[in-house]
Amino acid sequence: MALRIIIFEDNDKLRESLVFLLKNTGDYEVAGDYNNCVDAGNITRVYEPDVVLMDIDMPEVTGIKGVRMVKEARPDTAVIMFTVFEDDEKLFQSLCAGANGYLLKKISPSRLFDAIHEVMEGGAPMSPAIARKVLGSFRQGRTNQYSITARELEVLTMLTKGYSTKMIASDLNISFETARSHLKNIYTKLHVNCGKEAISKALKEHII
Amino acid sequence: MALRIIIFEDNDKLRESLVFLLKNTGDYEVAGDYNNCVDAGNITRVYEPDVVLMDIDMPEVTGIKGVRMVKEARPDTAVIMFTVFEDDEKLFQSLCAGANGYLLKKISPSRLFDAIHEVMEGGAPMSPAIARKVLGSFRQGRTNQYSITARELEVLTMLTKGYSTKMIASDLNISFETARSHLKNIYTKLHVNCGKEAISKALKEHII
DNA sequence: CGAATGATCCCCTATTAGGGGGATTAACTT
DNA sequence: AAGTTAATCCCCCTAATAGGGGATCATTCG
Repeated sequence: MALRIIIFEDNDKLRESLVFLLKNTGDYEVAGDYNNCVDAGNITRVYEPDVVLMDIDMPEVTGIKGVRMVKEARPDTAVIMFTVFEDDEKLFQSLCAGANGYLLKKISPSRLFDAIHEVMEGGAPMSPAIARKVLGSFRQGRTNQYSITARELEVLTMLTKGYSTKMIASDLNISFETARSHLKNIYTKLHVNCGKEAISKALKEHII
Repeated sequence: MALRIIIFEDNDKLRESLVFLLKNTGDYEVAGDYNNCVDAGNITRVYEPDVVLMDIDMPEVTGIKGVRMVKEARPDTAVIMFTVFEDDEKLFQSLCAGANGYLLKKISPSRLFDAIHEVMEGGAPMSPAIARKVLGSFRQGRTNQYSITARELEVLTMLTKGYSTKMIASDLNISFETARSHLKNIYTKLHVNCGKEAISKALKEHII
């Protein structure tokens, strides 16, 4: 059975080219093409597409919201962002909204077909530059710019789990005062004034 | 000029196969192959490889640490993880350590060559299942499964910034007791017993 | 119209946390 | 051998937090 595809793209010429391209391979059924995604949720519910190609920069409702609407309507539909934007903001917003792939418009038609098949096989097609950005976002530099010791890291980790000073002390088999000492040192090193700030900083900066 | 490649893989047969495979295409220079990455840092400094293929499960020093050593020695060297592991833990640890790609050992030789070229062109080759996990990690539920109200979200956000109850109250122009009420309701809804746990949960589950 | 909810406010008590000191020991560095 | 650091422990005091009760008022909703 042909893959059912829906396209959201406000550039009429490009959209028509895509429709033409996909239809003429014979492998795809273009179930619809729209120049906006105002009604993306209902469209998805009605046509139950396998794949959605989603532009980002569209009037009224952006493709970012579009992804969210499609995914809420039908989580199994794979959404591939198809855009000229390489900036981090739009990329990560799209991914957070649930996009399954992210292609730059400069890719060749054959790569687009590859990408559609890849996403149907459970993959996540991305243009190389995009994939690099995504992996780069995990990269964590020198974790220890605050020179937190191993012991302090243990204490800090327990703190983020909501342990009280007393619980930390008993779990580590040290006295209450020692645990407190560690905490005080941690606060000084992280330049914070309380445990709550320390937890926030530790989690946000991936110290733990 | 041929791409200079170094392989860290403790399975002798597989490693030799890889060396054979890469050498016989003529496009690659295998500058070294090792069954452990104890000395990965120095090896990288000496041979300055373009690409490193890194197994994860190795005796003494794991490939995760191996990536870190290679990247510290020479950030420009692209490191591709080459492993049987699909579990989230090892995947994300590798990415955090700075891996540029993540391939499962079941891929075909031709795909391996593709991946090596892709990583040299600034991409981030990943097996489809891996790419899906990576993108999935950005996905945020947005379900508000804890039915936190708008006001509570304000309070929770301030809490994660380390604000005390008193500060929250004055910033929101409400009484101390009201702020405290909100906090108590938040703790109940998040099923936690203190502010520290609430902050942890809010940040980890992207509630804020 | 009542019921439910969200936001506001109050009281009481026990525990916890935070800031300020200071001290000892073992291990590693210079 | 002297110095540094990490880890351990102790005391005092004040402020903040958590858990347990309630209460009022407006809005939303069936």
